[in-house]
Amino acid sequence: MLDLKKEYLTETQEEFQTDEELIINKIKDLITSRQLESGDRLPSERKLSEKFNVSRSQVRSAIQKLEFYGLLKTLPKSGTVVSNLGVTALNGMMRDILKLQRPDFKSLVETRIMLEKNAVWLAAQRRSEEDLQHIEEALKAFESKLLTGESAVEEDMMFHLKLVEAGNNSVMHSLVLIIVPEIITYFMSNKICSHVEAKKLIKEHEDIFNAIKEKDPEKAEEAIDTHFTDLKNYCYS
Amino acid sequence: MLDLKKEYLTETQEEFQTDEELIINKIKDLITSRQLESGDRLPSERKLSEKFNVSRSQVRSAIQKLEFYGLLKTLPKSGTVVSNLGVTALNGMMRDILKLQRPDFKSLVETRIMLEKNAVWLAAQRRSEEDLQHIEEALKAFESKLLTGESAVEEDMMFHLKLVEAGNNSVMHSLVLIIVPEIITYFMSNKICSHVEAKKLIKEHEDIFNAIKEKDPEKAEEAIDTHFTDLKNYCYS
DNA sequence: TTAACCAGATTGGTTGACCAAAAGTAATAA
DNA sequence: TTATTACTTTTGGTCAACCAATCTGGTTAA
Repeated sequence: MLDLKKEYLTETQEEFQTDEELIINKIKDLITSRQLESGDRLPSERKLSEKFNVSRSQVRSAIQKLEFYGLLKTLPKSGTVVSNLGVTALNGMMRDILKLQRPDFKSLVETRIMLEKNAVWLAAQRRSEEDLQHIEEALKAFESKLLTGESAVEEDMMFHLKLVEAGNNSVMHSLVLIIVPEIITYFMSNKICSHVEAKKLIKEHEDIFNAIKEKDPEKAEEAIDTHFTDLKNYCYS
Repeated sequence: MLDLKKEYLTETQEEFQTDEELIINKIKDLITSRQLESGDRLPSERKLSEKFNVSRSQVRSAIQKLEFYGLLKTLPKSGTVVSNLGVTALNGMMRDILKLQRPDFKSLVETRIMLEKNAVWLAAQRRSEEDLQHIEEALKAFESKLLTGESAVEEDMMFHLKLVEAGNNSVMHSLVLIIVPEIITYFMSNKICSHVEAKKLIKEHEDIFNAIKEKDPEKAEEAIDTHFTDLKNYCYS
């Protein structure tokens, strides 16, 4: 029963570098040291293999790994480019994992609500003026899209993301970034469209925004809890 | 500013299957359909390539991807085996991602505390008798190890994992499984050893256990909050 | 009976040559 | 000068052959 833990601890403290990890790091260095911006092209596989004095297949393998992490994007027959680092790196793969795992929807929603409640609490305490501005922008984008009668899922998600960003906790931000799209696609693929009227939704978003603006954590948490009422009802019914 | 979301939504609804994804799914089916338990050996790459009527390199590539997800473990010159699916799948890669991202420690701890507080809350409501038993076992293992004077980080972690498992939320479980080892290795590599006396630690663990046993969410949350006091102090000092 | 050993089959890993698509380049026509 | 075309080079992708480690089964010697 206590056999799992061994893995974690031993694996994590592997300080030695295998050949492959070494190559991966070299390429990673190439990206970080030189200002290889997002979109720039990586030297060709053949050039790299020559530069590192290793075979091309090893370089290839390393590139594939980095592509997995979302750090690189390789275009067939054309070249390999540096893609947006950071959050996006987390994202692509996690979605694939969730795809493999098919976690139950209830857990997903429950976790999302928990994450956002906490993030909003933090946001109410920590938000900068810039954060506030971002949230307001997202809020307005959401409003205007919704009032045209169109679906505004994307704008809705963006609003929530900006809330979490204001919480100033990188880990929570990453986690929300992983979970929320998963929920949205679930809703879309199952044709679950909430028939809540637009005005009510907008009011709820505004309440959250105002609470954060006033730096009132309790109020903010309460507001987002109200906002999630429908979602909760759907899950537990 | 609203350009990020596009990615999520378009990418996720790619329903077509590339050749490679098709092979990946075939192998995945092999694992799920037949009862290929954890530890069983996969047919050799050559056999698979013949079976699927594709070249060996394609099978190889697919296997590498699945290995990345933690579903397979390939032993050089020996064979490819099915490794623990589920949670472990999430784990290996996420650790690598965190390694790439190097999230700030404060965010990490903050998130862990949030996750565990909520999980414990749920555990107090949902725990089965079996859960309770697992927690108690982990608790006793922790006690006995600690009373010998040895370090009991692993047992400590196991106790917390069992708490979260009792919460019966697969997503939270996965997230804790990702974050906690990260924190522990940080502590170990930075030689941060808490000099709290053993008896106090044990008392705190027992309090949490009892609260869950009594199915008292508030008490459980309070108990784990107390337990995290030292950790919080370290982070915010 | 048991243990050590050896040869052949099987394994994943590696390599270098080749492929078609894309990008680059120079010549040509308007 | 500009746009188009045709050709060359470079790119990542693919494949079949080969390599060394490993496993397997039977044989042999104690």
